[in-house]
Amino acid sequence: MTTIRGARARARIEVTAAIKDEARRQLAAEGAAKLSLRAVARELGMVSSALYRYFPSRDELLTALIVDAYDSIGAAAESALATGPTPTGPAAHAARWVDLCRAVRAWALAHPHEYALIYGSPVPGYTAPRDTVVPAARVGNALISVVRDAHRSGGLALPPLGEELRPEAHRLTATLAPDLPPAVVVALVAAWPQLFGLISFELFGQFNHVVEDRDAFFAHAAARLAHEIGLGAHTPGSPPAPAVLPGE
Amino acid sequence: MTTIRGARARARIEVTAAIKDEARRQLAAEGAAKLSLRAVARELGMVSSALYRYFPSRDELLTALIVDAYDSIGAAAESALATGPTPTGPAAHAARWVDLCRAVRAWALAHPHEYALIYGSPVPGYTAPRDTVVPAARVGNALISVVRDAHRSGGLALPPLGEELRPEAHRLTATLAPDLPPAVVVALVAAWPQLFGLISFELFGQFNHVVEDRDAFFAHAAARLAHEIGLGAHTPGSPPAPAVLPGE
DNA sequence: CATTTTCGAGAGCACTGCTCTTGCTTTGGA
DNA sequence: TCCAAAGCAAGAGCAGTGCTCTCGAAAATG
Repeated sequence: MTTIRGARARARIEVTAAIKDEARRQLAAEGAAKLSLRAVARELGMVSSALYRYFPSRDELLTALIVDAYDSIGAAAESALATGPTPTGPAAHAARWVDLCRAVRAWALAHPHEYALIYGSPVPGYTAPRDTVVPAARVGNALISVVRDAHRSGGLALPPLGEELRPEAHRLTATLAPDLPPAVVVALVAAWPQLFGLISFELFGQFNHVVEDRDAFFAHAAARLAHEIGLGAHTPGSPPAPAVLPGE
Repeated sequence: MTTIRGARARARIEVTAAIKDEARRQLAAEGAAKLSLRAVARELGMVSSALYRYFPSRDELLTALIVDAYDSIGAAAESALATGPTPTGPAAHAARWVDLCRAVRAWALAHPHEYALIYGSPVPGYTAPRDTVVPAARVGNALISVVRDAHRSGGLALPPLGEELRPEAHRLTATLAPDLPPAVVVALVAAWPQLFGLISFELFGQFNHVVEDRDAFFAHAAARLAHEIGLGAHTPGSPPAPAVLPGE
């Protein structure tokens, strides 16, 4: 409703935003470890103690930045799906997957320190607060939605699934995507960290002096991940996959 | 030749080792961000300025710990290969791959902060010095050696390789493993960060409230990676459970 | 034995996160 | 309209950090 509650309340959100902006600037410039409350306050022309009226501690400020970063990369992922063409065949679903992966990687390359903040090692006093779990799921949900669209149009092959993983597969399916086959959900949940492994290695310097043509390499790896999930399959002779519900 | 050059030289290596040990203790206890030169010196009964005779800066100390961590995880990987049975068939090569992955993951779970130091976000103003590149390659070399053994015994399928990745594939092959087919090298170099993506997500809390049976999930994902490279696919240690290969 | 090098100790600088107290300003109820 | 309550900025201060410099003692070297 954003009711106008007087100058004071308005000033508060403005100052809060200014603090986050300046903090994000320092984060992008120097990294999370060098982010200093005093420096932020100094840059904003206030004294450091005044900043504690807005964020009770440095960790709380970092948490706010983490939430924003999750939202930002999540929005980038969703926008990649929204702007892409409507898939018109099995191969198009795989292409959509690759496009989504590319958008996530592009965001990471454009915001390396924010990426490190959320997908790198957890910060000092790390205990992911509840606020972060919803924004953190946005990229995962985007990945799921691509696979779900493919499944609905019947262009999805079933990955193999060992017997000993069945319980976990049903658990994952129930909590993440009850409308998808468990074997697909397992492959999807496996592809998810592998995608970020590719991005992290590139971003954190592990590819230095190893992989040169990183765009092509990433596109290839993302396409292989799509294939691993069952995307892009011609599904010869298979009718639109009957939605096997995980319920027993 | 570790010639005895007097009490002073001997004391120096002893003190250096003691500093690293204590620093490693604090690293394991609190993480890299909380590692304090003064605290290390305090615990060792010396004054902080004396510590600078052994390590010119905090970053240099961290670099020493990084090198040690790379050596440690590399040794764990190599030892997993050394103690395992000699592979006697295509399936055994895949099992060796999974065992290797498991050993790397086990090391990571046992040394979370050291893992974060080398595979998490790079610390503040650090640029990986030359000293780290050789130890950093040990795990990668172990992965390569498994695939090489499989290739030599003929039990290796060729992964697909797009045309646009051919130049990069040959570059990678020339620098990493000239005796392996380029398509295999590409798949291997892709599997490498994906393996660490799986470990990092588990270790950094991304699997919380998502994946429960992590041992089984990891074993499955590692086996799929093996299959992706061309190694015979089946889960290790178990009787030849006939995995359903993806119809193609 | 004399000299050079090496080392530990201490003081000190500039910085950090954070707390507490002191006044000033805005706000909302009587 | 007035006044107490709440919100806020500022300053001082505490305990900690990485790092530099100087000084005196000890060891290695000639």
